[in-house]
Amino acid sequence: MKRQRTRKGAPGIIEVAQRAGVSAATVSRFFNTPDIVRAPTRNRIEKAASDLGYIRDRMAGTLHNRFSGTMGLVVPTIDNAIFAELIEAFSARLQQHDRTMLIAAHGYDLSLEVAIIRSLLERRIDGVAVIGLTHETASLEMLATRNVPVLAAWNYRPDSQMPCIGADNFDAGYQVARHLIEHGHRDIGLLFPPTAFNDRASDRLQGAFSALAEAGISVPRHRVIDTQYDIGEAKQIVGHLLENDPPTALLCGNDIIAHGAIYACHLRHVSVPQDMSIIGIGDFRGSAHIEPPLTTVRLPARRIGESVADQLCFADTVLRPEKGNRVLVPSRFIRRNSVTFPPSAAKQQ
Amino acid sequence: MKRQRTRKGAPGIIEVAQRAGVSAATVSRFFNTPDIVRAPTRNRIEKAASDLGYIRDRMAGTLHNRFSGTMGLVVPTIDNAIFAELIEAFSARLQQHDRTMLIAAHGYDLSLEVAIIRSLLERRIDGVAVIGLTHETASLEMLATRNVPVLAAWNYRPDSQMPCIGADNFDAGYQVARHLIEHGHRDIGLLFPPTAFNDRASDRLQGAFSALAEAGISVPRHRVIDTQYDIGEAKQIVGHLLENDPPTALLCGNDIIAHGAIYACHLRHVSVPQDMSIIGIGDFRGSAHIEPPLTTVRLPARRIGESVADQLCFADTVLRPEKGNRVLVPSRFIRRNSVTFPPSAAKQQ
DNA sequence: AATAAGAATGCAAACGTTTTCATAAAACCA
DNA sequence: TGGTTTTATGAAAACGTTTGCATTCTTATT
Repeated sequence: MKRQRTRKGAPGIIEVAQRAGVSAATVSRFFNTPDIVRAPTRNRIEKAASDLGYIRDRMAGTLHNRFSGTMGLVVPTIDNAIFAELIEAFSARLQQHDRTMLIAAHGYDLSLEVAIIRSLLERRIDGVAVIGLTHETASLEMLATRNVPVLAAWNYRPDSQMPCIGADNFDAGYQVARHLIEHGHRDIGLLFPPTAFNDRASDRLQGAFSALAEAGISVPRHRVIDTQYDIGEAKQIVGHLLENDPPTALLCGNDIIAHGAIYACHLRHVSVPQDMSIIGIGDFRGSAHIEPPLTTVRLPARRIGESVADQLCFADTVLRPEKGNRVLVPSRFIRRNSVTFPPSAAKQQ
Repeated sequence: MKRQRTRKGAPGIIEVAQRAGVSAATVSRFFNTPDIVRAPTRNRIEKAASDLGYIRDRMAGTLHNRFSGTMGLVVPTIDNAIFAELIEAFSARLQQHDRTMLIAAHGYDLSLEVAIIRSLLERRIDGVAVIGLTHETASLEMLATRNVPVLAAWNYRPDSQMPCIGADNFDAGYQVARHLIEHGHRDIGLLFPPTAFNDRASDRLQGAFSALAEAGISVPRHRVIDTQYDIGEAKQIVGHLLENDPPTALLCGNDIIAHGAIYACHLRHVSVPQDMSIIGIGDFRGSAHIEPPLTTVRLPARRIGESVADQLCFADTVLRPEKGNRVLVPSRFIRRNSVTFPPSAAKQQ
């Protein structure tokens, strides 16, 4: 029983095998398909492994196998209420499937995204989820060549080029606009993050435009305002707006911007919703509890994250944008207390 | 030039070597230590690799190597303002060092943590960061056996058993309590998350107690209140408090709870800080912009995340809690606008 | 009880790199 | 320019598993 020196002093599969009096092959089988090894052998191996404190090396297995048990997730940013819930759900579900998650952020830089995907590929991920529908072809090609399934999470479009699981952001924008219109608002400010590389925001904005157009409301250019995804910046911009020529309602591209808008109103003592209606999109943590509670549409981040994880784990081949590979997970309009009729129309109420 | 069928149709190192007219060994060297291969050869390899779209398989290398280029990060939860900034910073810094991050959450369940660490070890991480100072010995032993460096992030204690990088949470608690005391508050409510498995929260609470005791203020039992890390719950609890026997100030274990407290005050029209002083700990996103802006102490999540990443990447051996392996990253008291003198003492001001 | 069929196990060859050692090619020095 | 040192490359043996095939042990069938 001479000690078979292994890399770090940690026991390998052969040491476990020796101790259990079986071959390495059997130990391997014990871990991968326990049912095909007989109970007595199984027990001996189990004991040997636990005595030795054996931890298998999945990398070595992966070399031979097709699968590494690791999934990639590429997001614009982690530190951000939008994605945190999705990431958490994705990760938890992966854990249930005995997989791990390799995650990286590109800060809305699509060219960095291809570098990241390359780096993930070097680590042999079994699949990868990305956020949104627009990506560099280079990324997609690398993945396709290696037959690694990709899934676009978060946004849904019926005509998506990629398989996707997400919410209908166009519809979300449409719904919040409708809500404002139904309350008699005609002068509405649209506060959105930059839509250039952000199909989610851009779809929402289109949805809002669409509802507005249907209602015969034309939006003057100065009523659509760019703001970063940042409470402070939104607050400041809305502050300016309140001082010169405020609209009667603010349609915010996401709840963070809406929070900023509410704070700006607090600061200037304009009361929400009596003097200013505010509506968001997303239903982030805090939106239910801020004062006034924010009317918004709940984007089901958790369910999306879980579905994406499930799909990725059970995808044995490349996911293609055919039937069944685009899934819309429904969002829900949440009426709370930040919207009412505009002051001028209050009498009509 | 017969095609050397590789696993997924993707080229391997030998195909690149063939095409460049060199041996696989040279290609390997090209990727790992480019300087030791001559310029002309280098160019041929570079071209061959890019023509073929070669992506190296780091797993195969890791098998031979000691290092995988992947670090683990184990957090209580991802979906949480506390950690998101740290995670993001850690991940970004890792990316700079050409490493990737395997992350998992255990939801404050220490026994799940050991399973997670085991699973990370199966993936051959080069090092791992965990949150906080208290962990199962099983986890620590597994890591020690395999000589995998561990770093406790987020909390600092001069007498920590583990190497740690973090803020002095005791001091943070002490400082916010002092601030309240200096403003003449004697009747202070302490709102804290459960401190049982949370050394950060528990250190803060101890710090607050310590300052209070020094000032000769004894805290009646009913003034220290448990609340989850949740805006909604904090808001509700503070709501009750405001209706029966409110203190003059609320010391909140973290900013999230403080946000809930502020919203509760808004809801009942008690104005902050005139009628109620509120102080937090953390300086999360939004704390600077909420109305009133929250007085708090800034915990340098970003710097902690970065330092942890750096240390882990350059640790060639197990980190031990000796000099240099405990680093305190300073936090900063941020005075904003949510604390003033209590109503009864206003005249003294 | 003998035999066939089936189930469990062992042997050894992969998996795609890195690395040691040996060798060939360049560079250096007089 | 010939010898010597240095530098660049190649051949082949690892790294720790999994798996196809061959073998042995069980179990079922008659």
